[in-house]
Amino acid sequence: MFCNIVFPIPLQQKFVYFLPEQIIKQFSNNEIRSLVGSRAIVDFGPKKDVIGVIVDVKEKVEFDKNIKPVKTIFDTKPLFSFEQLEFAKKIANKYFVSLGMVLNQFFPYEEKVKFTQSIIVSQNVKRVKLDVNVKYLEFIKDKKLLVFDTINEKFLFYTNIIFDIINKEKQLIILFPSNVYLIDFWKFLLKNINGESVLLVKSKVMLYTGELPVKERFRVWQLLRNKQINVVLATKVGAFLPFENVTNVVIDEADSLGYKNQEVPMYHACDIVQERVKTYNIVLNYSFFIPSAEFFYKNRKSVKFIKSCDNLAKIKVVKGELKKIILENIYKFKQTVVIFPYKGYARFCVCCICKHKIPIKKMVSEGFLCPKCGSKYYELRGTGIQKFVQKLYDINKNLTIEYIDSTLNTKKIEKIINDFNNEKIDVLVATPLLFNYIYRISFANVKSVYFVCLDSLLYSGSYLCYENVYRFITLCKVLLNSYNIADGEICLEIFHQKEYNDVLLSEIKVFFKKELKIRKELCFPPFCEVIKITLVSKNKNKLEDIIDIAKEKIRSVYLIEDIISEDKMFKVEIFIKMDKNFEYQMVQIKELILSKFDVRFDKVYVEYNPVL
DNA sequence: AGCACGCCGACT
DNA sequence: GTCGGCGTGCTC
Repeated sequence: MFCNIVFPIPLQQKFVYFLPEQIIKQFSNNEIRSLVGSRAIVDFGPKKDVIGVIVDVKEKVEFDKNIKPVKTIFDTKPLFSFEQLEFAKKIANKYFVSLGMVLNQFFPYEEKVKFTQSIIVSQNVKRVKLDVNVKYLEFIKDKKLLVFDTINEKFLFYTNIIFDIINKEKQLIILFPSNVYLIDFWKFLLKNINGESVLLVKSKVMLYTGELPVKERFRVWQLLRNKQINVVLATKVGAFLPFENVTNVVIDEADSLGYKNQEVPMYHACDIVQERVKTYNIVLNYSFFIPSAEFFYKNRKSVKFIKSCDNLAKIKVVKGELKKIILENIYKFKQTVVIFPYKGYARFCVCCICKHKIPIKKMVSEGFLCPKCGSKYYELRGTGIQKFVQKLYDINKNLTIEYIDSTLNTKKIEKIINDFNNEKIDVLVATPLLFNYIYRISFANVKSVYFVCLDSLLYSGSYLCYENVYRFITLCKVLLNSYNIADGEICLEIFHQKEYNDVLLSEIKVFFKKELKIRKELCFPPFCEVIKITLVSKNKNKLEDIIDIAKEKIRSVYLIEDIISEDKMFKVEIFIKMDKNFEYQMVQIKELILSKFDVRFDKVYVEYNPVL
């Protein structure tokens, strides 16, 4: 008997090994096919004792060189199910990556941690019935996409669903876009249960993130598959968990970038779940404060708006009223939140010799040299958040002002938020990064949220600019609603008012209707799909060859960025707008690229619906 | 990728 | 003389 094995390396090949008598005997009670999906230890090339995954078993093979034996089977029961294996193959094909690498994303099997399959200790936890408010169970009955208007309501929804699942011995996975959100909810959950239930909930609900030690991840993986736990709270890696007993999946803020893998393969966890769920009978729900227009459109027939708070916050368009508002709030001992679009101190640097202007973000960290004239002298121009805060002190020297942007480390940001929550800060100035901490900020004493110079966000040229601004506004509403601020106000500072800007003040449904109409006319997502292929190579000619062939042969290619060089490497980006022959075209492109590419020097990144 | 082998230049 | 750079080939 022989088997094919894949390894967590970029080689897109299977390797044949033979199964010695001893191993066949060991597994003969079961069917020998049950080895598929198990890990095996083999010698591979010059390396000894490498872990790979068995992907198929067969009687005969055509291979004329010496075939090495499988040394040990690492698992008593396959780590990967048939469905997981088949799905991994699809992903490997879609993202031009090796199957072994994809499986390693499913579960980091290559780490030489000795897993024992029988570590499960049956906990003797007293079963108690958890109280469930049926109102929350109604939400998922017929609707798929849920939109909440307060933080509390969303968390209560999760809590009640979890309790119901535990009571009924079903299985649920909730995905969160970041570790931080997951922990925030976990704390909320533990705070809202009493004595007896705590033990039960702690034994039936587990966390699963990429940051956990592999041993702990394996434990959760096993417990879920063996039906010993009911709920897993996970980040994007949760999309690969064993789904065979799962009955429900809920994805929190599904269009968040937190679900996108930054490494190869650049999968989006929601796409993975959406596809895998089809194999089983799993109810999938999305929960949002504000979905993207794209997500809303794709689920438009099944949306439920959950109104738990009368919308009391006023929204108005203003021009240069920040000083006045801050002063008014100070006299009332109220706090002000200011959203400012630019991070850092300045926005550009200008060359002193030739006056060439370069955005700060494009500057190389040390040793500035003007790309036009080579001068090393420059001045800073434009107002970043730091400079803006300095100017705010002109209003009143005794104000306590702090700012938050991505130049600060997380510890500092946490401290500022803490001080703000304890009302030690009068004015909090922040870039939209602030919304990453949405569950941590207390708006209990906030009167106004002021968006400075929205023009810069509204007229930036991206097709998403109105949507982004609208979403920020809605998140502010959620925060004000969550702390029940009756007289809260949201101020939008717009200097060049355009007629279309009225959409920002409209209801969610109206906003989506108007936005989608424009998207359809101009053919932007969700009315088309964009694929970005990034090629990196040491050899510029190779890239030029591929571009020439791609331009000539592949119809759907609509944009090829110029070749740029970075650190002796050359990079080119190819954009494809998806059409009906999508699959066929991708096969064509894959063959073209992989036939010319060498895994040692060249890299391919395939991204679906990239952030433009 | 990760490793071995092999071919050249710069060194005690 | 040899130590070590990296270009090339291979992995069942």
